[in-house]
Amino acid sequence: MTTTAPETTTRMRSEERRALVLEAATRVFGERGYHGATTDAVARAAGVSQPYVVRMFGTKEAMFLAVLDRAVERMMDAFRAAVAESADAPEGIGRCIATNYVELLSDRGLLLSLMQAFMLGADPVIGPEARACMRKVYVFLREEAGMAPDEAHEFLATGMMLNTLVGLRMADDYEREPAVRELLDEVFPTKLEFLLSLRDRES
Amino acid sequence: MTTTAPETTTRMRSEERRALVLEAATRVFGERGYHGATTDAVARAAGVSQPYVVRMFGTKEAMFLAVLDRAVERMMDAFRAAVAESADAPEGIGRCIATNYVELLSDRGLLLSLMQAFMLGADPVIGPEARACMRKVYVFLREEAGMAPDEAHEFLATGMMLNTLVGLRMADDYEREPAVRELLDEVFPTKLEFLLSLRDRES
DNA sequence: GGCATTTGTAATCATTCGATTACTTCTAAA
DNA sequence: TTTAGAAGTAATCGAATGATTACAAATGCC
Repeated sequence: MTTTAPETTTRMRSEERRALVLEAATRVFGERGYHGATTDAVARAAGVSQPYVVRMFGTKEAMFLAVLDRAVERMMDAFRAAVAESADAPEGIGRCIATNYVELLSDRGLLLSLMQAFMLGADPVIGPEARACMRKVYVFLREEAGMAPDEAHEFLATGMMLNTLVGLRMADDYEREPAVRELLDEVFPTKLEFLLSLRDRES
Repeated sequence: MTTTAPETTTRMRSEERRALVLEAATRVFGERGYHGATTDAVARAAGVSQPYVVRMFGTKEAMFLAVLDRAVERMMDAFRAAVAESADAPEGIGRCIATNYVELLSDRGLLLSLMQAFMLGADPVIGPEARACMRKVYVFLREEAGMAPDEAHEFLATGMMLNTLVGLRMADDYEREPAVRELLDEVFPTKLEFLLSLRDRES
């Protein structure tokens, strides 16, 4: 017991570890933004050392791009699943996607990382990649989900607002501020308890 | 000519200089976000030294809060003006505010700084202040602009989307990407040439 | 004109952070 | 069993950055 215990170091395959780090990075980037996130915070969130996460992706920038790519792919997966479901669903496809969209919020940071990227359009590397993400989503809504331009527009607008309210942590003021309660009741008519449950499991 | 020329150092009253620095800070924070912006970048954008901007606000955080405060006040001013105009205007009050809103985009960074703050809801200092900004806007729409909850909701959603598309610099791809052209034509039906002109005077 | 106040800068400090290097430990194949 | 490669860390480095200090120069007031 004089020497430090082996601590049951769970050793993983690099792919498995990479997935873990990507998930942690998604949470950290979503919460603090690209510049506010540190590789050390990602490392601690993933339970590995800081040099390891840097070497895993080469640079912090490459790591963020990997997070972005994963986020948009997962979002498209959820959307595709919603389209498949909506084939024999009474409600419109928009409502169906929207339901899956709100549930994407449970993947902490996924939508927020995307939003954080959307705010960095001026960045020479991240900007073009972020625009490509937005394009992918729009083209999906138009061509795969079969929405008209104005439907896609409205859908995107609602999505941006949901993202913003989550990024703001507006639910923190739900009980204290009547105006906030009214707004959230309006914006999340059916999914409010879900949103509040998300809030209550914060670090 | 051997000694360095006096360079016509325009000396200002502190209030005037403060306004100049705040405007520069708004641009820099809007473009790079709170963490990505440096006090040095703000100083250079304002044409003063870095220690000066720090001492002017005490800390970078206080400077960002000052930017936030100015931004939300200017937005409310524009909204109030729109409400006054709409008293004897045929189109609805929503459309009238929306017009003024788009024109707020010409104050480079103002809406983007707000959006950047909205994405930092987890920050212990910036978060509460950002939520207060959002509350102010919502309460204004409900009580002063006389909107119903669902009208305010839709208005906010459209605003978030406009902000996001501007932050993304989506207009950069207007000519190159047909999908982007379609989206922007839909979202900015009357104000497109205005948006494109904004894009064309970038640093 | 003298002088206190305000406006502003140069130099520099301490910290943080991304990245690098060198090393250890575990695993699997021959 | 040996050993090559993969998984992972400790230590540390250099650059960037927010902040501080000390100082210079312009302004206004008596």
